[in-house]
Amino acid sequence: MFSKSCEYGIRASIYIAKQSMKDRKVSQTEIAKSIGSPVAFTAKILQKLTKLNILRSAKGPNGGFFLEQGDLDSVKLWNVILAIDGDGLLEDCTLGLRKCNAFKPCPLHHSFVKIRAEIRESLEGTSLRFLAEEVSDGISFLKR
Amino acid sequence: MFSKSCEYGIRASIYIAKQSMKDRKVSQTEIAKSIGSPVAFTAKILQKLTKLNILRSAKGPNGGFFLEQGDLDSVKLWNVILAIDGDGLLEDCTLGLRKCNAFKPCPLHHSFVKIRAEIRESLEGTSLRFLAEEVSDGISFLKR
DNA sequence: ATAATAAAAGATAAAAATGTCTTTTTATTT
DNA sequence: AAATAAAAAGACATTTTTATCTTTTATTAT
Repeated sequence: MFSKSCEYGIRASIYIAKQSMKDRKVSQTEIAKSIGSPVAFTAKILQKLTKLNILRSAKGPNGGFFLEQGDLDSVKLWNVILAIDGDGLLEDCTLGLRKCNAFKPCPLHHSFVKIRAEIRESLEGTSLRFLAEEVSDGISFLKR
Repeated sequence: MFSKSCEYGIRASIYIAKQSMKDRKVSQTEIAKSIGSPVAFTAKILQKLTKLNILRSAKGPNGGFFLEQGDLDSVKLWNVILAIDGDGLLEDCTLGLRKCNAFKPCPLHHSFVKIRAEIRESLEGTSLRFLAEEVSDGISFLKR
């Protein structure tokens, strides 16, 4: 469903969100350790998310990655996914046709309209803060 | 959502189903042309589906790929997907955690329980015959 | 100013997915 | 029996994804 990059990117973003709620900046190393991902590879993804202003970063001692307080609520899961994997999951034809729509649909088109709507609703409606809070409360986990 | 292999495999299977309803066997070349996919690559996928008894094949003149009449109804979309991509879409953790379940869930686990159930329902409930009929009736398309 | 810290950038490497080409095997038709 | 048609099998090539390692740049604290 998501690329490895996207999986790491989402988990990293949630971890950063969680720490940002405590006003902590976190290093690549700490992030990768906490979510169980390859450091350098994760760093590339964080770089991308930072360039796209989804995350913020600070160089030098006491630097690291963090989320603006407002962004904890305004950044939704879908923003992270969009930045890494693009919108293919919701927009590309499920069977790979170059052109597929309600008027000239692939055989799976109609079956997936509702499913995609629900996925979209979930991804567009869930903020990083919400997910980070559930992790903080021990309701969900980022590793293993 | 699906690999390229799986997209081709599904489209090919539907095309073969459509022709099998007219008792026609079809060659790799015809299949690939009809669904707009690379011939040799598609052939490998057909080979796999044949080995797994989802499709049948006959060598020699007037040979080709076909579906047993009974299989038109008993083979569901999910059988094809399972054969090519495996069950990862419905069983692997959405965020890539090695162990993720209701008791120790990733942050997305619960959101995806319902969505996955609907995907499963759709894929397990849809036969190749149903999809082939829609293509025959000009309701859906396998190319472009 | 200097040393230390941490992200950014760049260059490679390895693995997996996708795609092509050639040869072999099997069956059918003439 | 020979020619033909078609899938099966195997080897190879390309592209994309995933991953690592090294160097550079920016910032902070001493």
